[in-house]
Amino acid sequence: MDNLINKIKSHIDLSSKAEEYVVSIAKELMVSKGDVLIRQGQVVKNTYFVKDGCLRAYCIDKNGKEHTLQFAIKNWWISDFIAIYNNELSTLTIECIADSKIIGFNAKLLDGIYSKFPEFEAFQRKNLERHVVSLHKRILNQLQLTAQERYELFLNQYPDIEQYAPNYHIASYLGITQQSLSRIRVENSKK
Amino acid sequence: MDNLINKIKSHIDLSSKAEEYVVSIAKELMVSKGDVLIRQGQVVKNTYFVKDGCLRAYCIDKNGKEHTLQFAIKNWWISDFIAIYNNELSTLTIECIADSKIIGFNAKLLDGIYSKFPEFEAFQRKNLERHVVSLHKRILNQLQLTAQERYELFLNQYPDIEQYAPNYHIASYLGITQQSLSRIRVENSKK
DNA sequence: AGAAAAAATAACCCTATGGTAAGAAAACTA
DNA sequence: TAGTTTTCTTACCATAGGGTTATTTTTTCT
Repeated sequence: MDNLINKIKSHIDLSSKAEEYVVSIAKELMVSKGDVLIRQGQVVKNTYFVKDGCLRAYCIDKNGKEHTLQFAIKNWWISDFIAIYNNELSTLTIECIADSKIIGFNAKLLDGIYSKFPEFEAFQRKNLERHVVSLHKRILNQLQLTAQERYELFLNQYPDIEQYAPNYHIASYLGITQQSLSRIRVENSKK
Repeated sequence: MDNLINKIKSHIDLSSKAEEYVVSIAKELMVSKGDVLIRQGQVVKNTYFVKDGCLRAYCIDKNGKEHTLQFAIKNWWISDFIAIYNNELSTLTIECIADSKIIGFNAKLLDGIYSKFPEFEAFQRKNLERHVVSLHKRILNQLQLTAQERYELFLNQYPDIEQYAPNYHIASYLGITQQSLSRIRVENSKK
C-alpha cells in the first residue's frame, strides 16, 4: 500500500483523513499468471494499481486475433477505461501475465473520492494529462515509425516489460505478427 | 463565445465570476485557411477552442512526410498537448484548413483557472477522460482494422471533417498514403 | 528428470500498402 | 475566364509485413 500512498504524496498533500479513505476502499490482492481480472463483454467494477508484477489489457478482434492496448508494471494503473468512463461493458480483457501484487479499487467508489476529498482532483487531472501525452506519442509513433523502430523504442521505453511479456504480446502491442517480430529480432541480432 | 460558455454550462454550474474570468482570458480570433497557429519547434503559448471552421494538428517526420494527429471542428479543442502538458517545445504544427472562428486561451492562464475556480476541475477531468477514451479507441482501431475499415469508420464518425480536409490529410490521419486512399475510394465507389 | 505445453524461429508464398511518376480534375487567383 | 497551383487518380513495380505450416527451443508441470 505504501507504494501508492507515497506516489500520491509525491504529487499532492494528502490529509490523514483522505489517506484513511484511500486505504479503506483499497483491496490488496495477490494474483497469479494467467488470472483474468476483467473479461471482454462483462461489467467493469474495478481499477487496479500494480504494486509488483505485470498485467496486460487487450482486445480480441472478429478474427480472434489479440491486440494489446496496454501493459502495466510496478506503480502503473490498469483497467478498461473505455468501459469505465463511458459506463459500458468491457471491450478489453485484463490479464495477469506474471504473478503480481495489486491493489483493486471499486471504480464507482474511486470516482466518488473527488467530491469527498477535492485535493484528488488536481492529482487525477495531472495523471490524465500524462496519460493523454503518452497516447498522443504512441499514435504519432504508430503513424511515422517502422515496425523495427517501434520495437527499439518499446525496448528503450519499457525495458522491464520484456522480462514479463512473451514476444507475441509485444508484437500485438506494436501492431505486427509474432513472425514479423521474430524476423526483426533476427535482423537486430546480426548487427 | 456563447458556444463555449454553453458547452461549459452543460457540464458544470458556472458562477458569474468564473464566467467573467473565462471571458477575460479568451481571445476571439478569425483565422484564414493556411494560417499556422503553432509551428513545430516553437514554444506553445495557446490552446484553441474552435467555434467554426476546421483546424489540423500534424507532425513532419524525418523524411518530410506529414502525419495528422488530430482534426478539430466546431466545439472541439486543439493544441499541442504534448508540449503544453510536458512543458516542452512543440512537436506539432497547428494549421487552419478552412477559414475559422476560434477562441485562443493562454495555456498558463487556463491552467491557473483550477485554483481560482475549483469547479473547473471536474469539468476538465471529464474532458480528459473522454479524450483518453477516444485515444484508446483510435489505437485499438489502428491495431485491428484494415485501412479500408478505418476510412469507413472515419467517414461515419466525422462526416463533417470530409468537407474541410483534402484526402491526403485524411490519409495521413489514417496512416496510409494518399494513393492508397484513392484506391480505397475507387473500390468503394464500385459497390 | 521427463513429458507436455507454450513460445520462438524459419521458410514458404501472398497481399496490402508504399514510392515514383505522369496525367486529369478541381480549386484557386489575378 | 484563363492561367496557375493544388489535389486526385492511375499505373507501374517494389517491399514490408501477413498467413500458413513445420521445426526448434524454452518453459511449465508432475
